Amino acid sequence: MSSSTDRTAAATRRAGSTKERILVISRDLFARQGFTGTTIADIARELGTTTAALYYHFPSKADILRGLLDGPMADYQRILDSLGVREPPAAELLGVFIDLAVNSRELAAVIDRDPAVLAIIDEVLPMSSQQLTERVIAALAGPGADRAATIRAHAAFAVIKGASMAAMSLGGLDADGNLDPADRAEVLDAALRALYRRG
Amino acid sequence: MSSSTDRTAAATRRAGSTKERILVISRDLFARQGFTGTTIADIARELGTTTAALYYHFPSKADILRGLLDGPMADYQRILDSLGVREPPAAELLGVFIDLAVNSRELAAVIDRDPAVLAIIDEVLPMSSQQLTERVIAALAGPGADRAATIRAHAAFAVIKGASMAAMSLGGLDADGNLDPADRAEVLDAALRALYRRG
DNA sequence: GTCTATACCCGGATAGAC
DNA sequence: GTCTATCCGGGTATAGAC
Repeated sequence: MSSSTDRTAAATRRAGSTKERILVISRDLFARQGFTGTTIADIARELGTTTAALYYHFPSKADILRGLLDGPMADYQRILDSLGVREPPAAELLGVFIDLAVNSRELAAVIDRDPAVLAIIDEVLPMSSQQLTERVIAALAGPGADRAATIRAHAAFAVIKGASMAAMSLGGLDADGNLDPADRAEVLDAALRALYRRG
Repeated sequence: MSSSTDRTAAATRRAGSTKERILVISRDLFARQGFTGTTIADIARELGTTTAALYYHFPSKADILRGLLDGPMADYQRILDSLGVREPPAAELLGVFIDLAVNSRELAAVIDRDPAVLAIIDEVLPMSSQQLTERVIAALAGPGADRAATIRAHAAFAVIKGASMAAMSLGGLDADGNLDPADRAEVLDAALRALYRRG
C-alpha cells in the first residue's frame, strides 16, 4: 500500500486522469471476466470512448495489465527481498501475505486464473512466478524442511489465498477496504494451524 | 456398455478409439495451456490430423470439454446428493474431496482458472458452480455455523485443493496415479486443523 | 485526445470431395 | 474418417482526420 500511492499531485485530478480511470475500469473488468475474457471494446465502452482512444493512453492491452500489476509486484518483491535479510516468524510472514492478498484482491484472482497473464508476468519478472512461490514456501516451511513440512507450507499458503478471499466476499471489508480484524485473525489462525502440527 | 463395446474390434485399436485419444490429448493440453489457451489446431496437430477431422468426432470445442468434465461432475454430484441423505463427519468429507481432486487433477486447475470454462459448466449444471461450492462449505461448517466457522470451512477447502496439488507436483503419485498415503494423511490433517480451532 | 474507418490476424466451424 | 479450401466472427491494433 506504499508503492501504489506515490502519484504526483498533477496526475491526480478530481476524477483522476484518464490513464488512472482506465486502470480502475480494467481492474474491475479483469476481476469479473478475466484478462482474456475482457476485450478492449469492453473497457472503452465503460470508459465512454472508442477503442482507438484507449490506444492513445496505452500502447497495448498487455500494458494495461502491466500497469495494474507493477504495484503489487513491487510489494511482493519487497517481501521476497526482506526474506534474504532476516527470517521473519511464520505468523508475521503469513500476516503480510494476508494484507497483500487483501490489497490486491481484484488482481489475485486474475493472476492465477489466466495462463496468458502468467506469460505476461514471467516476461517482466527476474524469476518465474513459479520460483517466486517456491521461495515463499521455503520461507514458510523453514530451513531443512522435509516433504511433510513442505506440504504443510503449501497448505498454509492456500489458506491465506482461499480464506481471505472468502472473508472478503462474505462482506469482511470496511469502508476503507481493510479486512475486519476478527476475520483477519481467523484466517491467520487457520493458516498457522495448517502449518504446524499439534503438540 | 453392451452394444457399443462389441462394435468391430477394428474400431477399438490398442490405443483406444479416436474419440478417446482426442479426450486424452485435450485433457493434457487444457491442463498445460488452459482451455481458452488451447486451439483446435493444437489438438489436431497432436492427434496427427487436421482440424476438420476433429469435427467428425466432436461438434465443437466446448463439447470436448464437456466430454472431459462429465465424469468428475457426476462424482461431484453424487457427493452433493449424499449430503442430503446423511451428514458425514468432516474428516470423511474432506477425504472424499482429496480423492476427487487427485482423480481429476488435470481438470481441477482448468476449472477454476478459466472463466470461459465456468460458463460452459454453468450451462449444463442444475445449479451454478458457485452454489455448488457453497453447498460443500455449508456441510463442512456444520449446521448453524457462524461467520468464523464459515471462514474456517473455506480454509479447509482451500487446503484440500492447494495442498493436494502441491503433493502431486512434488511427485506424490504412484504408478497407478494414487496419492502417497503419507501425503494424503498430511493434507487431510492440515485441512482438519484449519477447520477446527484448538482446544 | 478523441473520432471514423479499416487493416489484419487468428480461432472456431463448415462444405464438399475423396 | 480424413482431406483441402474457405467462411465468418471477433479481437487487437493502426491510419489519419478533426
